[in-house]
Amino acid sequence: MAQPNKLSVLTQPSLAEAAKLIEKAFAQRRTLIVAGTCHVNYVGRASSTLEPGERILIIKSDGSLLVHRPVGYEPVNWQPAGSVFHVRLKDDGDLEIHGIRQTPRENVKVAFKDVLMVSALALDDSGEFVLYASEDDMHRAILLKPELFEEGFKPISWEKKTEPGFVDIYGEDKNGKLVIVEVKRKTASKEAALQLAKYIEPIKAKVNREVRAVLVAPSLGKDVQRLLVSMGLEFKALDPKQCAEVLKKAELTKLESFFNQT
Amino acid sequence: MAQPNKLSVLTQPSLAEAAKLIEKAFAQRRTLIVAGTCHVNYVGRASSTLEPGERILIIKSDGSLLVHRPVGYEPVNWQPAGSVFHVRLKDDGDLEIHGIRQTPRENVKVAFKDVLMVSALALDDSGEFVLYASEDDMHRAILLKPELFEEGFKPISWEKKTEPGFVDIYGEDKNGKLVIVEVKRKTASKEAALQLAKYIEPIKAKVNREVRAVLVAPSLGKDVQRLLVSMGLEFKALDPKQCAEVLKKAELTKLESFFNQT
DNA sequence: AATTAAATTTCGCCT
DNA sequence: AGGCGAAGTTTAATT
Repeated sequence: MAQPNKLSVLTQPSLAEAAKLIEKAFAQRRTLIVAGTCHVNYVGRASSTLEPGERILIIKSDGSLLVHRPVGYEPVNWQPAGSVFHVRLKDDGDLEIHGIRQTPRENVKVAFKDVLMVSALALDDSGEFVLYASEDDMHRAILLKPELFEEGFKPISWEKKTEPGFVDIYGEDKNGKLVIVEVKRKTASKEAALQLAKYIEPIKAKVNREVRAVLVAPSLGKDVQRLLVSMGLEFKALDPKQCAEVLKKAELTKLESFFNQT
Repeated sequence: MAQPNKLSVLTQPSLAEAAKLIEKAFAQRRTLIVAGTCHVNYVGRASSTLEPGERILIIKSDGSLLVHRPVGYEPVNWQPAGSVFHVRLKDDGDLEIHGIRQTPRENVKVAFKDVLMVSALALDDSGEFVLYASEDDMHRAILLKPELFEEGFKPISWEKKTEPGFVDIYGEDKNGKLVIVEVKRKTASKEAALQLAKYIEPIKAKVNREVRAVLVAPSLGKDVQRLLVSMGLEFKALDPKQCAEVLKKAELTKLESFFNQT
């Protein structure tokens, strides 16, 4: 069970009580949650005002701030990590939290005229976060197991970063034709197809041999198939999850060989 | 003061007690905050796992979900509005909250093995949010008060949406020259300059008269000035805040004339 | 420090 | 519903 001093909660405190706990939370570098009626003023890259209403304010020990309205995934106001905060009781009675951030210079003021709840938490979190099946994962999966792309495909070279003029992967197919592969993690748009068409132009001109250009993606956007055909390009469907599984299996195999080896 | 039933808070509850309040919060469409030790599993557009640690979970009545670690401005896991949630006590004792979202199909599972605090809040927020000095604001400010851009400038036409081949604003200067204006709300990049150069090409070819192309932005990125000069383009500095003030003043004037009129 | 591209981008607007 | 562009985008990687 958690230690009692990991957690301080006040419900419907006076603003003075709330300010005291908030001050303490800043000093002790705790995660702060404040719920109540507030208005917000932001000046920085842009300017914004938020008229009074009930919201949730979160300030983390790294100096990030979030103001959440009761609807919406995104915060209405925020500060990235690195801001410095001060709390005070204003002359008009409001409890004001002032956050200042440098580079870019910006500041946000959250003024509470009523606090429903304040909570100061000492959170301990070292759990690893893993996100799989990104675009890069798809590249690696194809290089690891080329038959994901096509039976008999042999990758020759690849670029980590796709810049204009470079393709994701190129290789040879089972008939010895040069194959240019562009990978998209999401439904491929017309632009992806046009981009690929642009990429292959100078290559076609240079190599003086038959070139296949293939767009690899989980799916195609509207009318992209037609566009590809009209430009003499191909499409190969590839599921990011399949790539994730291949990579996972490869990791397992690697582990096994490691244990067999030792 | 707030009514007592706007707020339910449990500190260090049993998982069964916590589940009961969470269930109630869903039923009553309240904003839910849970702090505790959890692990998270996400499968959808990508897949992710988050190993156990202490975090803050927020679920809003619109069906949005946020999992916040003790550091960082961004949530580690989330669901946009529209998800549906269920809570249950698993066989292994964990308290699991399961969120499902359609289009795109994805689901997230947050399993708590310990709850520090649960809070269910009935938040009432109708306060208006205003963000000023966006790119669009800058367009409107120039159209409203063309001398912001240049003395004697007369806007002829403008595009709400800047598409390739269209410019933000075009007009005539005091000497009758055609002026093409591209507005950027932020420091203008090389790309903005190149984009503008691309835009003016077909226009120059068509109109057969002298054309000025001007990039309007608060400032220029590195080496952009040189690039502009080399392409025969111009730069005009314009502060978004100044635009915001102009619009504000215009609103006031409009109000005054409305009252004078009635 | 500046630039570039990706993001589970989201969000709004338009077709 | 899909596509396009902007965002106080953020973030990470690369120059």
